[in-house]
Amino acid sequence: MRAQDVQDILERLCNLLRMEMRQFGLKFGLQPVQIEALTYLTQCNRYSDTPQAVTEYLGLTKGTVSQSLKLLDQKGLLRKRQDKKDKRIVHLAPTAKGRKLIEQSIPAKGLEAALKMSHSLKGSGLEEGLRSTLHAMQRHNNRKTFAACHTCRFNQKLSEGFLCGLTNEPLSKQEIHMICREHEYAV
Amino acid sequence: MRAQDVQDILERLCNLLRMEMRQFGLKFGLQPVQIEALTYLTQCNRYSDTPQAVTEYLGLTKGTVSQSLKLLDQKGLLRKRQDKKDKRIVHLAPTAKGRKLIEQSIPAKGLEAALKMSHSLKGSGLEEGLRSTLHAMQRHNNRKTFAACHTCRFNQKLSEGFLCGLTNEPLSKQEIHMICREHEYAV
DNA sequence: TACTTTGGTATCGAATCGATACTAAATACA
DNA sequence: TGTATTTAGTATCGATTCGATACCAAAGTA
Repeated sequence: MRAQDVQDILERLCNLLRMEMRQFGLKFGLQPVQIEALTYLTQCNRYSDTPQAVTEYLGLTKGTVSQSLKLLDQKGLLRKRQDKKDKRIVHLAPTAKGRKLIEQSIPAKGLEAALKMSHSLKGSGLEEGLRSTLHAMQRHNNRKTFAACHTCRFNQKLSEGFLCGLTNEPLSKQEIHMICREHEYAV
Repeated sequence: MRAQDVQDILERLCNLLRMEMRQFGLKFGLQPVQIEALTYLTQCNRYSDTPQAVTEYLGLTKGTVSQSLKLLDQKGLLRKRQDKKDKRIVHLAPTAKGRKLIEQSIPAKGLEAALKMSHSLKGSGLEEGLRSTLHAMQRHNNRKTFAACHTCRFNQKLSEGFLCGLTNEPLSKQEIHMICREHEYAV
């Protein structure tokens, strides 16, 4: 297998996803980056719902992201809430309207249909191959992993529920499937 | 395999590729979209090196693309040439400087390294899985395929070289590996 | 108490991008 | 043949993205 071939397909697929996202966003007056931010906010846990986390996730500067979030706020797609303990921190939560919009997102539907149409998927190793590629690229570029707690080295199984070894806080069964900005794979 | 999982990984991978591309482009004062256009122009065949083709490839509007191409021209990364027969058409060719820049592109290097680090790649079906996913998505969204002639239903093997059944023109061994805007898979 | 760090916002200039209007060449058609 | 339509591309405008910089407030540190 030539790396170049995989790369070409991957880049084409990324372009296609972005096209669909752009087309979908147009109907609501949203830019691709705004949809990405809102999508992230529907998937992240309570440690990771801040402007700073979105900034790291998107790989942009905080000023840029601040602007986009302001727009999403003005459109009533998310609401801001100050942190109780640290008053510098802002928590972002998608509104019902925001969640509904992301659920309808066409890229999701398009890809889902595409995956269903591919016959040879079960046991094809596509998911595993993609995952290890992503993992390797994140290591290679020293990027945060932004994955769910259930694959994190800090996550501990308790008799009742789970515990994050970093924050020493209990995690529910739902929470361990959400994206965390502090996520680290085991070495 | 859940489609949602694959989608999340794919979107994360796309974000990562875009981040690296942005970071790389910054050093040369280039935007991600400009790098993508220039990359395409190093890979496409002689039917597909026009502003219109780039527009279709990127999924943007022709006005937008026209601007970006103008900038790449001003930076000396490509040159424009009027078509001999149809005087409306402009052909775009990357300059030596443009080609060199794309060869250095970090996304490529980063991904290549990532793929090499993944051990379980040979026979993992990653490439095949990605290809069928891309193919299915293109069909689902009625997008052009933008693939190389050697996988095209119009391409015919001759005793000496190849023939494009659409244009009825001969194709060289090199040409059938370049991206064509008229490409169609067999039904 | 002063200094530094951190999280976030505001503002500016360059660029993207869609929409629209426009030119020029090729094509259709009557 | 002559007029209308289509096609390829450019130009311009306004909204938005984005990086850079400056700034503010809260938290941490010495």
